Amino acid sequence: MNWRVDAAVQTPAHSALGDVLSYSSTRPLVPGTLVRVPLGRREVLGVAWSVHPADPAYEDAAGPMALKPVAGALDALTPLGEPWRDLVAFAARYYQRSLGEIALAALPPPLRELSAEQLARRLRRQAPAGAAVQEAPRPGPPPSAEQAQALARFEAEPGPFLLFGSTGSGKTEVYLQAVATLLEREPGAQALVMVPEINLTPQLEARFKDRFGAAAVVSLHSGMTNPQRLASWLAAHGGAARIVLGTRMAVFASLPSLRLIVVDEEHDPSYKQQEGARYSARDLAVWRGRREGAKVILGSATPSLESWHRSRPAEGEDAGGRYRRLEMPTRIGTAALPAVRLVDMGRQPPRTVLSAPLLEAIGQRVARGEQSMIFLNRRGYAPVLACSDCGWKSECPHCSAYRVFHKIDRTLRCHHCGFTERVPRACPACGNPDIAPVGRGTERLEEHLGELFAGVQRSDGSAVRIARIDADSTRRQGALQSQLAAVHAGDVDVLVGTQMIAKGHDFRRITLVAAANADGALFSSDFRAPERLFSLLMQSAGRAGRDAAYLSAQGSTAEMWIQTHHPQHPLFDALRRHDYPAFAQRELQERAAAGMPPFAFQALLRADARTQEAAQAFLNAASAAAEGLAGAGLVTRYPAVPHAIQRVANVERAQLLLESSSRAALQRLLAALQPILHGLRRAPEGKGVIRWLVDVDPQSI
DNA sequence: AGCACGCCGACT
DNA sequence: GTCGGCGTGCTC
Repeated sequence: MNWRVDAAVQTPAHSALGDVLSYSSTRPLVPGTLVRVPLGRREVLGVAWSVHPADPAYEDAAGPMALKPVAGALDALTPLGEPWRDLVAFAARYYQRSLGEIALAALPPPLRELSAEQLARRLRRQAPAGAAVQEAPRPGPPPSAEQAQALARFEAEPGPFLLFGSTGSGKTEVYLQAVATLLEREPGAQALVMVPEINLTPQLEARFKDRFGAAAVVSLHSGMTNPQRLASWLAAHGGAARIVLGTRMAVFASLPSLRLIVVDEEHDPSYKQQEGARYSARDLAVWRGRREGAKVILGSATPSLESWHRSRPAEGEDAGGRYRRLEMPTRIGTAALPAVRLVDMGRQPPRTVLSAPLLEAIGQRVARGEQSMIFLNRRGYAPVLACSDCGWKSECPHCSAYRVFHKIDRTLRCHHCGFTERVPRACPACGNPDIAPVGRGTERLEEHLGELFAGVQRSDGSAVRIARIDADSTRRQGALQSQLAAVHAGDVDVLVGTQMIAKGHDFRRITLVAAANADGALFSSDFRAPERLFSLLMQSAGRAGRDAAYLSAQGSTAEMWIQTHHPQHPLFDALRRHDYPAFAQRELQERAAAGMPPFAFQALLRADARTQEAAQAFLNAASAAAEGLAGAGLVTRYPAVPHAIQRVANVERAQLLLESSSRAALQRLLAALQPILHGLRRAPEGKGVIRWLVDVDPQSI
């Protein structure tokens, strides 16, 4: 008897190939088995998705109708379970990608090359599940009243939960104890803990390993080497790893006994993948939790407005949200959150970079041996170089953006396409030698601070030490770790950096945090900009004064300084009171009035083409063709517009927004649109179109 | 996406 | 005469 194996392989997103390709097999493979199959002239890894008795009509068929046989099965590995396949299938459907693309991206890369024999050998070396001696978790500190209450509700209710806890309220301890309770109660149960960025995994990993033992914990993120990823993945899939820590990719880890998912800093935009399959790991975590009967905790001090809205308590007619809100408002071991000080830059002398009162406050801290931190979300020396005579500006020849001046190596660099040139000596347009930087980035701020503090001495008579941490200063492997260590060791008095330093790092001696220019996001065309600004500022404020004992010993107070031209803006008013609920309520009212998420669902259709006209024509043709399709009546289709950065690397980009109050209708329309987009590609409207893509629940538009 | 085939320009 | 440019097309 012969069998037909329908396998998911990494079919390209734009090929019109079906989700699965059919192969023949002489034995009935179990769905979820990894297989090697011929594809064109190559042999690729696939996942057996479904297996059927072969159609007798084709059983002996030779020639073009004959299916190619499966080249081999990686039998040594337990087949991927149905819950995992359901997750992959859901993600593929929801985010409009092929099954194989999601499935293969979720597997560790080395699996693609390993033969059945190599894998079998590999697995024999790997410790089988339960072989490692199960260490009892070390007891944690006694929970605070708030933590105890959150944990009690977590145990008693089904979730999903939104753990709304201010910075320093001990959210991580809640995760640790929830995991501890689970592992003790259910032998073999597994927990998945996600963080937004690779930078944050080492600290968390240390805490979990300290509590649960090194053997129980594995990490999964893109910073790992391929062999490491394979080892972690196998440990998770085999059940030897009780706890998997990772970034967004970890949401697809194979965890046969998954019972708990934690999404820390759930509001963080990094949970949304920005290329390839544009999935939200946070949203998939919630879906996966429901599918697999695992409890889900989303944690944040400044939740996404989506999660905040979904966790609203019942009120009057409104039955409330589906999520349960657990609140932990108190910062542990600290008298108060940092005092927020707003500096009205309109009242400062023109062209002031750092206002006098802020400098004064930093100076005082330097004198006391405390540390300060200044944020500026712009790396490089200056965002633009300009000629005062003819108006020339350092535009990128390939993109609709300015090239940034990097003084350190005297280059003009495009942050979008990477195009780099040495800084010209004179204006390339008119020859005027007087070309000057406009605006400032972290490099220039660092230099400026150096000048301002040149005459100032620390209490021991030495010079003030200023350091900068951003993507440029940390390019080298391990550079970030060593720079952070220098801050921890007290070798830095004033730290300048981008938002890279706002997240997670627990600096004991920082008592002042400042945002040099907070205004950019206040009047942005992106409706999510205020939300991101608020969370960034709250998170930054959380860096100051995390050690109450240190503060009181110093006789100091923690402060967050914000320089703005709009001190009256309600966002700052809420920030000053550390009042996220007030901020969220106001934002949600605006979103509701404007019919924006979370009160509507969105998808972007994007096209890249040789010309802007071609990109827009393609999108508008697709939109016109959508008329009358399933779901179209409930979906608003906006006209195609240029992308915020219209041209990158000589490719013109356009996008078209689809919006609906019905997620189902939007999904139906997107599904129906798929074949139309494939067809249009070949039609005259598709001429000049390089690629197109669908972004469901886009994070910025 | 790979990886072919295919039809035109400057090299051993 | 061929090595190779990347345009077009196919993969169960």
